[in-house]
Amino acid sequence: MTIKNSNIEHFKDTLQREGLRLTSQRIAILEDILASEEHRECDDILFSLRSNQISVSRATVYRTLEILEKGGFVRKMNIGDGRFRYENKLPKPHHDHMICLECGRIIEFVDQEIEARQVHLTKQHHFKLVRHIHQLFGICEDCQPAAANKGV
Amino acid sequence: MTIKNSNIEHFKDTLQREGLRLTSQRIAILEDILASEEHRECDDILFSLRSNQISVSRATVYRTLEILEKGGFVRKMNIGDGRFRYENKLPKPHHDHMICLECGRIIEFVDQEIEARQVHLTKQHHFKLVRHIHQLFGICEDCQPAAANKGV
DNA sequence: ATTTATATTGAGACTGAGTCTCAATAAAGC
DNA sequence: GCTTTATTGAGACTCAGTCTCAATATAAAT
Ligand SMILES: [Mn+2]
Ligand SMILES: [Mn+2]
Ligand SMILES: [Zn+2]
Ligand SMILES: [Zn+2]
Repeated sequence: MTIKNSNIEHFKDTLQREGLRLTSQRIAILEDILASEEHRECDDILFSLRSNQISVSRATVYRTLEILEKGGFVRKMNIGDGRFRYENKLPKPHHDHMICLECGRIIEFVDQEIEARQVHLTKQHHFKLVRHIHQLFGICEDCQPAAANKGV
Repeated sequence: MTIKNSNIEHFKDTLQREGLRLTSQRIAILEDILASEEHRECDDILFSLRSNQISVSRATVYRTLEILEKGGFVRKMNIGDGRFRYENKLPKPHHDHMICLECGRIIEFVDQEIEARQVHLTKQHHFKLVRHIHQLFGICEDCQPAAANKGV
């Protein structure tokens, strides 16, 4: 495999710790995710696998994504379109998302001031912060002329 | 009606502008929403109406909520549990939400610094900001002892 | 290498929030 | 009151995601 083999080893360890088994389907799914930088839904991954002649069932993709999420390999997110999306979490530090309402493009951002204010605000309320969602919806640079023509 | 009648008038105007009709069901749904401060899902509203001997169909509640959202009477939100929630938007300025993972309690907050940073960040990317979601998930003050006992 | 115990898989049934259809009903304007 | 047409409710439908279960594959033991 050209994809970093250490990730597969790490996955194997994670599985073993839970009494789970390393199967060809699980490896294929993880490799497909590691090879992508995108925020993909289940079927994107499924079709990507199939286009590489790898046949896996949709149920197995969902089941594996759940394991990968728990193991910290994958981030599961929801941009409000009724489907979950998954992104390769390994190479990336925490970030949030700007989402273009026109073309679906996703721009990643982080802001330490915002992160700090979140901590501050939750402390004020004696609230123990576990995780957060911060999504900025709007029109990306490329879509602004197009959107203006439609009157957005 | 004890609920502000001006709101019903305003609703009537909104409907008329779209060629829609003011029906007893629509009035009942709006009044139920105006009487609540909570972030409720469709069935909460439906059962609340039924407990007041008002029988409306689920489809009509959904249909009315859509009109109310477009008209700015109601805010539709999603806290990631697979259902939409609706809150009375009229008396409140913009705010975001802290959500307790243990009891579901919702604490509202606003922070002008965060709001300003959002504008700044989107400008940097030449992204036209339309709306945003900012949700802080964690354990509320009341649930912290209970959560500690469970090992959270 | 064979055997054994059990985790995993795929096909398709199932779930549940939300939407759609359509015949019956009700609002609004005349 | 009459006419036009928007609205309603019942239930069919959609679709992402979950569950079931018999067949299969893994990994450990022998
Ligand atoms: Mn991302
Ligand atoms: Mn709120
Ligand atoms: Zn765009
Ligand atoms: Zn709580």
